[in-house]
Amino acid sequence: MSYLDELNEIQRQAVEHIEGPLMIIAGPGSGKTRVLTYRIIHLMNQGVDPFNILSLTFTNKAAREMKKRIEEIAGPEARNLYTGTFHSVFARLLRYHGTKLGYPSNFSIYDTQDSRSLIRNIVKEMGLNDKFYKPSVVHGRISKAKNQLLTPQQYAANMNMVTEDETSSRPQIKEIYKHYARRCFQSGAMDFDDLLLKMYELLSKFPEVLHQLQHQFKYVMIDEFQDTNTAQYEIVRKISAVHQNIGIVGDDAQSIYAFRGATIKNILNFEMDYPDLKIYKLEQNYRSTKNIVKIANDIIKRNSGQLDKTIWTDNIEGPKIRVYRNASENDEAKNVANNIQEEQVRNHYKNRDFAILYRTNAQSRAIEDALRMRNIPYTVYGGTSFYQRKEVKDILAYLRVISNPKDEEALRRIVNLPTRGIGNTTIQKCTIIANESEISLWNVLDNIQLHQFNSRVINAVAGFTTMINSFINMLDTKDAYSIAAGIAKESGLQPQLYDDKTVEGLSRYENFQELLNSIKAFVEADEVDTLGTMVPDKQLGTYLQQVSLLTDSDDNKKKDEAVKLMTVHAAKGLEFPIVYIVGMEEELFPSRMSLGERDGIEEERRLFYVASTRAEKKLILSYSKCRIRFGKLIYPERSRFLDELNPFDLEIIGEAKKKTAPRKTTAPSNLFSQRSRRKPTPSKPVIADPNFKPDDTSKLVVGQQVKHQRFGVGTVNEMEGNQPNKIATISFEDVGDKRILLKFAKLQIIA
DNA sequence: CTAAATTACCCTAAA
DNA sequence: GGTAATTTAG
Repeated sequence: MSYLDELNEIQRQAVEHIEGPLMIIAGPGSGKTRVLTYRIIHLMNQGVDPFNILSLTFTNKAAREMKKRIEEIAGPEARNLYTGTFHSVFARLLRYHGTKLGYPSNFSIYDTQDSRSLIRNIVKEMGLNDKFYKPSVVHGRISKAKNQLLTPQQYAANMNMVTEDETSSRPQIKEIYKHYARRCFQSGAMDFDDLLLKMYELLSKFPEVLHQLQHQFKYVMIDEFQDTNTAQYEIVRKISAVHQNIGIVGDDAQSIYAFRGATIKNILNFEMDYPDLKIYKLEQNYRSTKNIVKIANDIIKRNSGQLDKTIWTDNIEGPKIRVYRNASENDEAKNVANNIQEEQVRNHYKNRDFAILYRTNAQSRAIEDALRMRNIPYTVYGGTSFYQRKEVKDILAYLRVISNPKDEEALRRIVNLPTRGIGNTTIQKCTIIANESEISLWNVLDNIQLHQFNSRVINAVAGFTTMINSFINMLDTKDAYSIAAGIAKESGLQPQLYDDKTVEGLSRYENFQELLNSIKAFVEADEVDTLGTMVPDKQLGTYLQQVSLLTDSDDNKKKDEAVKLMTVHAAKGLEFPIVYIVGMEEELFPSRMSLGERDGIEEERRLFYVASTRAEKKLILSYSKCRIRFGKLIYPERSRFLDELNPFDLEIIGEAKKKTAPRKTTAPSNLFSQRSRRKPTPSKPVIADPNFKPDDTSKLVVGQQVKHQRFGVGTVNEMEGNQPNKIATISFEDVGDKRILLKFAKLQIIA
């Protein structure tokens, strides 16, 4: 059998493992995907029906690619494999079985925005202080609870959770959780965490469903196991309880999702829960140069309590790791862009060979500008992804309401969009009626004539509900595309977007068209959806469910040929010949939020480990002396992670490389220490008056006398532009007329 | 009720 | 430096 020959000894053993639990500890670049793929092929060759195999991966894309590969080798019956992410697989199962729990099969999936907006409303309704009960904080708590499988009742009875809330002066969270859960249920909606929690509930309350799934999924495989949370683990444990054929693949060193409930305990528990467990360790790295592997090992060895393993490689030595020191974030971006061009010219790398990784999405802007300036094609993954854009979400909200009118968040979003005379007060009144009579908001609107409103309001609301109802009536006869195209025009959204001829407006219209096209593609796709499974129908509900769980990296329309920009998290599982990690600065990487606890720093370090091990040939780290954050200039310190590396493995480029090292004749503990951490003095602005205290200029008016830090005294002639980009033209006594952007200006108002 | 102006909050990461 | 909620003017 040819495929077994492509494996090393341990890989082959893992692939040939058929019955019983197994754990594969797979270092970066150790051929994990290949082992996963070949094991499934091997199972099929041993007579296992692919219908009996469940394979959970981290992204839909990974699932799709794996399936394609298996199909190429093992033939078309591989289509019967059940694959996807936890969320997408569970959503599919809940769509089928959810009615048992009282959900419509067309249940909506609330994204984070929907959840938070609902929480904001609940907090308001309960009359709580929104300074304490911030939607993000409350949602975080609820999410944490759900990831531990705690229902609202269990939460209220859980001493740990309740005490934590009380000490943080948020004792009412348990009550908010109750309301939140009820409102979601009444709206026929599940949030991301519900997909796990309700799946667990389904298996616990309906033994016949559990038995059916246990029977169906005789073999279960889980990729990236270190990033599963309690709920996910408990669900797969239930499913595989009878046959015990559960295989997990993971690497504790690459655990980077503790913030969404992932726990390393799952790996440790796994050993206890399955005493017969066979463990396979893949330690040979086939991806990276020796230098990259060495750096990676140096990074991770700083962490405490790693599972014992040593990553090594037979690959070439490769160049040293480069570290760029930059004057500003724009310089950083320029240097990366220049470097990319240089590598292309000198070493014939293609655009697709480069990836630029950063810790936060906000960092992409400067890089994008620099790449655009040089006409280097690029694709940004994540961030404000396509499906999060306002114009896209608006259309999707219309579709959600048509598919499931109880979906309150979607309904609120579009009821007066574009404006049609149904304002805030009307909606507030309707909400009160809905809550009092325990019916849905849609129900109130749909029967608006039964309630006391003036005729203008009744007409406006009736116009809206009539329109929506006419589309609801099409649900069974028309496909998703016809409905979407119809509602876009009827609702007035499309005409409104079309009329906006500003630059942003044009791009919004493009996005809108692209969404319609993607719906069309969904409808026209021949019998296979983006997960590679059979599509039962072309109905709107099916499309919506799928689209709410799509990740940016699942989008196969992204230009594969371009330079790729993404967060470190999004880069997980990927590899690129040349990798830049930018923004290696304290409070950025490691993140400011992580500095408190040691666990936090260790997770950041694993994140750095993941980032570094994406590189095959070259790894470039860079940081900047100054950066703009929240619109303010800051002077960050170099990341501690750079100081943790052995200077002899690095090649430092930029001002830091001073030949005339004055101090330390012995080998420096790090090369940066030649230049102290002294804050750089900005060279440009001449500070005329060191005691200058600028006033708040937001209320500046024409005719006002002002004093500028550099230009001296002057009079405001003219004001133009809007906040935050207000510009004042000021005549200065010494230097004449100047146009001043107020938000950056240092002005004193002279009384 | 709408549209514009202003303020508030935000920046981890993501299904 | 960007968006979303809130306030204000009409």
